[in-house]
Amino acid sequence: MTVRTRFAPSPTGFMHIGNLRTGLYTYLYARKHNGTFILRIEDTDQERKVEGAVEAIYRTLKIAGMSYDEGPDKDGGYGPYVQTERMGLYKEYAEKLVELGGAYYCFCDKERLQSIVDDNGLHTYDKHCRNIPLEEAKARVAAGEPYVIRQKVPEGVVSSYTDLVFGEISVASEDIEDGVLLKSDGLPTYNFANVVDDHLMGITHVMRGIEYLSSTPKYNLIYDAFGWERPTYIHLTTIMKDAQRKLSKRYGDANFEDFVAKGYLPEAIVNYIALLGWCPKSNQEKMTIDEMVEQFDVDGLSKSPAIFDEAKMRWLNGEYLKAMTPEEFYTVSLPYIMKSKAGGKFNDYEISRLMQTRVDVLSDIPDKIDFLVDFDEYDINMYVHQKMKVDFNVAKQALKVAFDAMSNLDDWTEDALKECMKSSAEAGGMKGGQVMFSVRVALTGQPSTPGGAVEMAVVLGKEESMRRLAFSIDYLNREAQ
RNA sequence: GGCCCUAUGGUCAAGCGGUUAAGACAUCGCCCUUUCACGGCGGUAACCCGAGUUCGAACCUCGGUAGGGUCACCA
Repeated sequence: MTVRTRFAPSPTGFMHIGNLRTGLYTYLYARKHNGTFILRIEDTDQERKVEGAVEAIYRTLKIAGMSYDEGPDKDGGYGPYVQTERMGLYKEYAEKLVELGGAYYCFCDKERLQSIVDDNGLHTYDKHCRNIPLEEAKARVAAGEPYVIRQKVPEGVVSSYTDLVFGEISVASEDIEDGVLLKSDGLPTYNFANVVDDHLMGITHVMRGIEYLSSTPKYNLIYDAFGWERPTYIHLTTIMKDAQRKLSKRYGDANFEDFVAKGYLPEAIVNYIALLGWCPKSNQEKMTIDEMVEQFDVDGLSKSPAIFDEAKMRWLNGEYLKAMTPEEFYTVSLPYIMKSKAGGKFNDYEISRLMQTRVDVLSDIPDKIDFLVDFDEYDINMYVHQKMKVDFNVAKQALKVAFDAMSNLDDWTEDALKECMKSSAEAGGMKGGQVMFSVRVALTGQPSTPGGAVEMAVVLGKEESMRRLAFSIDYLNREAQ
């Protein structure tokens, strides 16, 4: 049997991380089993529909690297793949289910429904219309009386199924309500549409959020009543913001594109969320989506919810950044360098090189390099450094010899600068570190910088470096008598 | 409240009746080093509680506790 899975997001906004992870696992499962991965848009809720959300789904799947075999724009013979385009189907199937004895017409109005209160104070339907003879019901329908079609849940049975991650789940039929399948407006409820669509599209494995775990027996009863084969279920845990709260739009930014905008690489985000709730046998953490396909196994899916830890995602993103070639990193980092005050003023490529091992997320870049343009009077105590064996006098001497040597240096490269500073130190009877430490402070006026004297000099260029050196020599002589 | 599910360090997690209870992030320390990073090495830190089954329980059973889910003419 060929595996067919489906990802069925609702276009109600941007792609949420939890949703994307469900889609990812669905994708991985299909690919792992050489199956078919289908995209279905569940847009029956016109009220919550958000402009541009469908485009966001396409865009997200694309940059996340999840290609689908069938979908709205890729017909595989099981379409349409947009639920609103399938609306005609459901009424027909609901009526068929009535004929099969798995559903019945219900004429109860809102007020009556509200008046029913069960032991728990809830408005659970009392099956009032369940025993109306079919002929009578049909006559009332024909006469134009408003109605809904409800599921006729068999009595006195226990509906069970085996979930691939949670094992056997059983629910007694007395705990299952005769729910509405077809609404009074003739449109299906979400769950009914879901069952019909999954069957019609030949879905073999249903992967979805754990919120459906305990209601699945109810849907299985519909499959049974139709005489349809039940799919295999794989329920997925929730991604949490903390121990109590779900990670959701309501609690802040948790959508894929926001993270991309923040400077996370799509592949790092996908990699991280894959690990939230799934552990490969190999225990490998950094992996491509193709490696995930290879290693994906339902066995490694977790049964308990996972808390989203941005610190770990930052780390993983940093690993991806460090694995890039300097050129690749330059390409992705340049937009962020340009966002800084320092962007375009110095050697951007050198800045990029310095940033590669120093940021986990690209949006960290501007803050790390803004200081380059803010060169003015600074705290001269920075020159006093015990470990470096530098004090005011050493600094003065170091800057002097470095200035003389550097002003005569034409080959303004790392190697040459390093050699230049080292030899000038030697000539002045100092250690290389003493000179380089002093020069670094003199060039930047910062207690710490991303890169040392040599790197800073390269980034600033000779002209600016010499100007700052001259300024610092003068400043130090003035301030530290 | 009924029903369903879950429970290993701060976080993600391995574990499938016998382990010194992995690994990763975070954290702390050391080394490397021209500051900061990177890299390397090391440390702190966990089986929710209580009964049972068993020679032996993080793993099996029951109860408790805590947390999550679900009980719509929403999806």
